[in-house]
Amino acid sequence: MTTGTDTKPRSKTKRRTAPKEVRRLQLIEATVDCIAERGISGTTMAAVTGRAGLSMGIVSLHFESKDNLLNATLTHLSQEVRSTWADLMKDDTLAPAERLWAVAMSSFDPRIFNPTKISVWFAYFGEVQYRVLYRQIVESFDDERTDVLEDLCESLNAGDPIDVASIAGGIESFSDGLWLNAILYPEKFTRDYCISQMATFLRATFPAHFKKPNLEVSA
Amino acid sequence: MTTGTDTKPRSKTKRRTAPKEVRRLQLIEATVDCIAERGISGTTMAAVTGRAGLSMGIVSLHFESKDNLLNATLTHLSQEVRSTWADLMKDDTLAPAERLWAVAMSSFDPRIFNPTKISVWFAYFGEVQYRVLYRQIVESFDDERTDVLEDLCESLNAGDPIDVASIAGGIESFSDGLWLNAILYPEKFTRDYCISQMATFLRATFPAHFKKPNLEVSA
DNA sequence: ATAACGAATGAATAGTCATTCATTAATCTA
DNA sequence: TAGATTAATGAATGACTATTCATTCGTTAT
Repeated sequence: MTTGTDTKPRSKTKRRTAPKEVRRLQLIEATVDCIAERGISGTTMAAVTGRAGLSMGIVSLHFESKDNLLNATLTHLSQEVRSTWADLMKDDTLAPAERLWAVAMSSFDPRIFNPTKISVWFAYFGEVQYRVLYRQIVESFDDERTDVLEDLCESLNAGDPIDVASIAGGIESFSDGLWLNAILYPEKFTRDYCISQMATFLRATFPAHFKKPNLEVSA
Repeated sequence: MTTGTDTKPRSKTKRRTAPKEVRRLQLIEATVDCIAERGISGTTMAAVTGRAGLSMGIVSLHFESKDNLLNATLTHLSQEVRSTWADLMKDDTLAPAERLWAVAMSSFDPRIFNPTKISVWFAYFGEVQYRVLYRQIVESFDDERTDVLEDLCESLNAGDPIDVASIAGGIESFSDGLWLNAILYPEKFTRDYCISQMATFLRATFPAHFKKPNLEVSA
């Protein structure tokens, strides 16, 4: 119940105070769990703070309001997805085809591809129509990934008149659709199944770069 | 403001009473508009009934509770999608390839592919994780479409060892992903763009049945 | 040890909302 | 037309929730 895993057990007794960033993260993580369990509207301040083992007033202390906490949570999720693919791009031993494959497949990394995280994403998507800020947050991170995908597609088809924007859009749409089906029909749309679907998609789109055999890459 | 389009103007003065089915549909349509505008949690009884031009108490009269109204609205949406593709299947002059094309493309029929309807769908998807009934309603209609798609894929590849279930799952996932992007990025993911994406997908999946030129079908 | 500071608490407040039901209005029947 | 029946109303009710802020308590500096 009480905070069992303390980062720095400096004093012998339980610390009631903690650095701002620790509390913020603690509340954001409680919010993620709460939204997955009860949805955004069911995520009351009492539910979040109770799950975090803190008192009600703490949210306004660290986030000012519930809306701010919700925005911060979406930003946190977006950064998590971003780092999942961006970390892969740091490896400069990879060829463009391998990079494209890796970025596309990063959508199914267990850190972000699990029922809790995906259902929170769709909780936000469900409000995107009338919450301008949600759309802006998602868009700013998506734009970055789209640019990377387009660049990679371009480098695979240098000279070809294909529409790289269209291919990148296809990869992203397919990812999103697999995510949705993963929470609607988790029995069928397992991680392996989704990876295999994306592999088929990439092979069909770039037959010259990805061979049939298996999940491996060919120059 | 008042009900302008009455089905049967039997009496000269405005009728305050109406058949059960008329009132039910009136409330369901108001609910759809309301959810698109304010989300499910913002869809209060006052908002729905106000938009329908009726009084608050009418929902419990026709649906018993808000939950029932929400369930009925999702069922209504599902039936609308179902009839969009099922009507196309009635045309028995179409070859299997043409049928597959038509069913896949029916996702982008303007009656169901518009910001209002799609955002309501995603409002429900956002709660599917913890609302068992929502998932069951969606699943029962999806199963039916999946069966049809699998049968059509099978008839195009008689004898081949391809996995028809996988192809059908791919078509449906891609549809869903395009829907999501249509509300996230309506400027880019227009109806025509989504149709072209799906066309590319179908041509890549069934190169023998769908030729490159344009949105047309070849036996 | 003690004072000063700021993190954390949680009861109280003010507001919102689904549901109820006594009342009113329209329609039907005889 | 009168009485009966059914549809619809909307104010009242009770439950729930975000936010506030006076108070408590841990930590640090002196």
